[in-house]
Amino acid sequence: MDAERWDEIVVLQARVEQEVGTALQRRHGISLSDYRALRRLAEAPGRELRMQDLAALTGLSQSAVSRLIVRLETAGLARRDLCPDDRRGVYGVITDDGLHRREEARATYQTALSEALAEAAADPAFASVATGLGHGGPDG
Amino acid sequence: MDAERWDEIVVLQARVEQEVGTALQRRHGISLSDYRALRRLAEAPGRELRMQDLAALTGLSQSAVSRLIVRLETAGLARRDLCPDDRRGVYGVITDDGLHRREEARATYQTALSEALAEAAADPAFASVATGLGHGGPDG
DNA sequence: AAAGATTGATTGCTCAATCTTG
DNA sequence: CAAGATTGAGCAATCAATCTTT
Repeated sequence: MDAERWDEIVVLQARVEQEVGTALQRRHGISLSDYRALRRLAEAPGRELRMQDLAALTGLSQSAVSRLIVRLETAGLARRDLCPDDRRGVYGVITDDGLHRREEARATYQTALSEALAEAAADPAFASVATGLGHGGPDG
Repeated sequence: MDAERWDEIVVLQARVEQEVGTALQRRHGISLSDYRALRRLAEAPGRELRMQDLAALTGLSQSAVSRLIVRLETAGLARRDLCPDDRRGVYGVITDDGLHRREEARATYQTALSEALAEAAADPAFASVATGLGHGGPDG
């Protein structure tokens, strides 16, 4: 991986994330980070995650997650819960409304993502990197 | 490309960009976007680009580039120039100081990028995607 | 003293509106 | 009226500092 290729990936990702994020915001009123957090919470055992784990799974900082969960809480899509055994810890828990919203947004996310990637692959500037991304590591 | 894989790429990129950006900021006092803009300007014919072209090459919006060039101008790394034939257009032009700064930062960028990617490849959570990114499209 | 989470300050981005030129 | 760039407002991210619990 050289810097040139990395820079292409970065620009490609900016474009794709932009499109998907706009679609989520317009149709479901949530941001990309909101959606991804909801998804991680929904799939977590007990529908809950510690702030740190949510940060690791979303690629955000601790403080970003702290504010993200406040947003979700305000929207009624998640709530915070204290950790019983370690009272420094805080769980983010997805609510039924949150689960519902995530289900609604799911198809939008996947469709918008596919479309954005297809557009990128059709653009000569990204054709190579867009198709290359699809291929996995040593396993194929 | 499925959504799961894309999400991994997004998290991987967040981590790598974070590390590279921190290195650039600490050692050279410029942000990732600054560095990438300087690079594009430095390699452009005449060391200049129209705002729109710079936006396309960096993956930023028009307004983001407009503010970016103000930052670079304030730092003495670039300047703006009017387009003689179409007076709506504005060129960003890299200065000698800008060229010099970019040369200084170049090794930092490439080294930090390599290290961050190597770290990611060593992390079981990213091993597959990190190595997979290295492979190009149909050409290999 | 260290770990987990939150808060204050700042940065850099986007959208929408505006200004200028074609 | 359209195109290119800038500006105002708002949002979401970061860092550094702080507070609580271990």
